[in-house]
Amino acid sequence: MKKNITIKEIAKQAGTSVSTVSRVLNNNPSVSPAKRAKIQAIIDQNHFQPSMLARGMVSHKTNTLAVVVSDINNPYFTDLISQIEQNARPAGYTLLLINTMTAGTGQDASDVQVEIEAFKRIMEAKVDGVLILGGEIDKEVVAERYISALNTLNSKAPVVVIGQKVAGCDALFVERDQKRSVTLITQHLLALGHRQIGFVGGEPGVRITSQRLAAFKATMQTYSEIDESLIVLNNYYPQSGYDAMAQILATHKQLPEALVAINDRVAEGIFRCLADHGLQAPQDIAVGSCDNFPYGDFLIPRITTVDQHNEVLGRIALHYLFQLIDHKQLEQTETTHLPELIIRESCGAKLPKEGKQ
Amino acid sequence: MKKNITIKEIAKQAGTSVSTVSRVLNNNPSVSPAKRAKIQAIIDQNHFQPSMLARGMVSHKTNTLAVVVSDINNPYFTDLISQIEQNARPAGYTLLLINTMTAGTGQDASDVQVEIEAFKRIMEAKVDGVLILGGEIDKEVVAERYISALNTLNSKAPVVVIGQKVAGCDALFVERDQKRSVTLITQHLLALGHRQIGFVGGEPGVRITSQRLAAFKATMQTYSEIDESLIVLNNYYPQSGYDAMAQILATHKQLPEALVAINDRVAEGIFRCLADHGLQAPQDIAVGSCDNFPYGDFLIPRITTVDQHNEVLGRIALHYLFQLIDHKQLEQTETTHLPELIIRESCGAKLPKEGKQ
DNA sequence: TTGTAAGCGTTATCAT
DNA sequence: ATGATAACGCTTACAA
Repeated sequence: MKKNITIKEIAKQAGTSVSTVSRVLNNNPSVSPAKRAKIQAIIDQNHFQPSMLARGMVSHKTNTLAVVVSDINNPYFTDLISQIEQNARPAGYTLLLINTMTAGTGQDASDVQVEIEAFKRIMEAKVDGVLILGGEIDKEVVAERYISALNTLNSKAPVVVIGQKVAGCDALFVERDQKRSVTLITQHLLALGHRQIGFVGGEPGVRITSQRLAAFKATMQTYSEIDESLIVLNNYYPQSGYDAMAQILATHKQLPEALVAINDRVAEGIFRCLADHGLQAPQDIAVGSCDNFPYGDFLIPRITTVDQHNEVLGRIALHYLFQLIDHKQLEQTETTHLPELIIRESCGAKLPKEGKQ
Repeated sequence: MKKNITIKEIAKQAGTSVSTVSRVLNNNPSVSPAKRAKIQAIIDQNHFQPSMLARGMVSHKTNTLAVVVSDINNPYFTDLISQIEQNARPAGYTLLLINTMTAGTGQDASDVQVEIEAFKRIMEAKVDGVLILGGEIDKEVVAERYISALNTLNSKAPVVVIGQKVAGCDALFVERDQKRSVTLITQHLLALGHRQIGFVGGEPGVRITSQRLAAFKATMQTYSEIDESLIVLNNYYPQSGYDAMAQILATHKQLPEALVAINDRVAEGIFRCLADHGLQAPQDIAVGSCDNFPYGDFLIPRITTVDQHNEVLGRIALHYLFQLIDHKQLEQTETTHLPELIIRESCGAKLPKEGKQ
């Protein structure tokens, strides 16, 4: 940033002291209308904006929040960022975004390093609070040094994580109810009469995967039986769904009755693979999913999925973060809405009279 | 941010002066190994990170870049942000993200206000450079006060805009070749023998829309005729494509031979609408598109579109921004790769022997 | 090699 | 209502 005009210079031009300039900047009433006008004019003329750096130095506040994401191309994260921004801005905060791109790389060691370095950068920036939306923290086994780095960070500025609680982590966690979501879609499929149901997608070793798979298995155990050959884990993307479906097709003489995809993207891959084999959901196989990504009702077929109401998640996380920043007692806020089944076409359920278009 | 340990405190604990501490922080060789070790130990022990605020005050550098987007849920923007981050990080920069969410709201007046306020916030933050990825700057008629605000911003820190040059704007512009892209897909359709071709999607009053539409019309004029009733503008989303297709279906006895969608999202809406009428591309109508959004080869049908190689766009913009920051003479970099036609299924062209996947 | 001190642009405290 | 001045945490001459 080029050298800006400073309040000192403004004071000089206005023939007053810096304190008076500072006062008009901060709407302090103790300034005579005349001086105020004169100073304001110089300010406007020069498009002067007070330096947050200098302000931050004395106030120990930067009005900046750090947001750490592991994959900004994932709609789940952008949704979250969007909400966070929408709620942070009116409160006067700006976001420092760190996109580590560590999701689904399989490069565990270096990924951890990237995230830890992000923490360092955040500490340097003296942000007022930190939001962590995913990454290493979602792993089944979180690296010790990561936890330690996170705790260090949390000792400098309050940290809120959107994810499942990790033992030994001092940060505040805001959790989604993964179990209930998968149970919902699995029961839907079971209720439609399907018994032979598979589970597709998700990276092994990541807790979202294991929790969702566990919920799937638990539900299946109650009503039917688990067929391990119909469980194919790999990742969270369309290609994952495509590959998994292809594998099931290749290894089974007959199609299973139904499939639970770990998310809508994976389901999309399943649809594509089915189409390539002259098959489709729900006619040949029912496919249910989770996450209700944007535009799910434009897919072919329209996807039946579970809406976890992530739109409140960002708001809740921010609510807690603000309380931590203000050193308030943590007070309960609206809790995440319960996950909600969105019945569309892909599972073959009868649709309510007026289908959403 | 809670009160941190400072170099002063470290100096005290180490029994040296602040300058010596500063020296080890900056890898200045003029420090005795003994002192260095002692100081480093205290630094590590306390997880000390030097304050960028204080550093920025003296160096007039914050190692921060502001990025302004109008819709972070748009894959075009997230792609860009992703690349920018990937290239900025190694250079030591962190991103201050401003997501104005002003895309496609139709709220012109207040949208401009939001963007102008973003500029103010950026000026306060004393960032080293600014990247603007869309928003008001894309409008057919850019508000005067916006241009003026942008110029003010540009006078404080270098600004690079990814978009078409706007008269009166001092910022540096990095442009995409919209004309060539649309010409490419339109010619493809024409070459396949189609003559009656429509154009669907895009917000009127936005330059991307008018430029693409103009290129479409110019190409059509050369080879065939323009049928205005087959031109339906509205917006950039699946619903836009759906609505436009529905309108064409409702107002025409016969399907046109082909359609150019303004982007892949809009095409997706077209596909869905066709399916709802028992129709599909390319059998009943050829549909070509632009932008090559992620996962286009998982759509049903796989979409034929134009890849504008946006992956180099962020890098180019950053390249220029760095030069501006360093007050270098602007030197030409790799120019955007020429747009490339991606032939998949939706236009009905014969596929090369080895189709992807 | 090491320390002293000025300065970066604000706010805040204290006089006046 | 206004103005000096210290303080915020760091870098950087300059001195020693």
